[in-house]
Amino acid sequence: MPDNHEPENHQPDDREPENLQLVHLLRAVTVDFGLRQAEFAARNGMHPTDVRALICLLDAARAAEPATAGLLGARLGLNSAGTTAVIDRLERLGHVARIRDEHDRRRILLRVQPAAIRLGREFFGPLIDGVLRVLDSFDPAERDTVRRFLTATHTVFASDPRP
Amino acid sequence: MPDNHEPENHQPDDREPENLQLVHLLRAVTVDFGLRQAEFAARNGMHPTDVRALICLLDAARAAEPATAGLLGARLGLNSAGTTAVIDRLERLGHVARIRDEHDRRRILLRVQPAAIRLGREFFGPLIDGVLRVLDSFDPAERDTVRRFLTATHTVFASDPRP
DNA sequence: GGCGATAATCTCGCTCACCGAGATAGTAGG
DNA sequence: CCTACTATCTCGGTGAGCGAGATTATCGCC
Repeated sequence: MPDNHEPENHQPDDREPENLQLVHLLRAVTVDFGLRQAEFAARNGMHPTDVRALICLLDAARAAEPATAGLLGARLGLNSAGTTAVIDRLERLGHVARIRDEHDRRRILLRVQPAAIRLGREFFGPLIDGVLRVLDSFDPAERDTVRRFLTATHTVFASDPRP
Repeated sequence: MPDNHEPENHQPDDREPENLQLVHLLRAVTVDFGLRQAEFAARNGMHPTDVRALICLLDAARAAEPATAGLLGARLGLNSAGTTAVIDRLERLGHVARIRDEHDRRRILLRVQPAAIRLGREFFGPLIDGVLRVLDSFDPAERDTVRRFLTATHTVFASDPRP
């Protein structure tokens, strides 16, 4: 991200501002996250998009949302053809099942198979546990600080997908 | 990320552990980051890979590293053919320049053009400023907490890209 | 100082993810 | 039922990225 704020010439403050370092750190973490995702994908014969799709479906399941093909495509920013292709791949690998919605038989509901969940847990479990261990070493006030930071950042990044 | 730790049946603790919520929050932030990157790419006629390449080049510049085509390819996980293609695209758009290294004339050094930096700053500047504002509202101890959290998380995610 | 080994980048041909457009099947309203 | 609408799939095409190998430059060695 071209976030070269340092040589901004309105502040003759030569050293890189400390807070900006934190922004770089945050970005580094997001990059790591992406790399792990790609690694998981490659290791299981999938594409990054497929992994994102699984994540999306699990999120939907957790939120008790329908998890239709259309929703998935919208979340991934794919058109209908691409969405069908993603689902085809995941189905071929046995990671999701297509289920006709009995109430609206035009719709396809997607269910993530237990094997896929197990696969994901095997890979990401240790990483998540690592973060949880970090959090365990923090006291409640510190955890609250982290929560406020992440929430506020999330708000900043999620706001106004402009014109 | 299939991080369904909730229905783990060794703890009849029904509500989702609070710390796990923080992990989800962190992941949400990384997803936002990725979406913004994709948005920036689409808005400027580039692909996500191209944006990652630019980021990588700017990072190298900041770290005073050489920024050769080879390094770029390695960082992006592309082979030489793909790397050439990325550079071709960026060069065609006028975002980077190819410069023969005078000391080792096999090498190509890549320089990000000012226009590209300006473009990036226009787009990401407000977002970065938003995060900086959040950090400004924190006191030094809280900022340190955030730093420790991000650093530790980075360590967890960056460690052992296993066999 | 020329010569094979090595390194950095580029070229060629291919595969496959994703797109646009349009087909198909199901639903809802008059 | 006939039309408008919605959800998903099919088809053909574009282009990113891969593997293999060509090309150009550097270096160590005798």
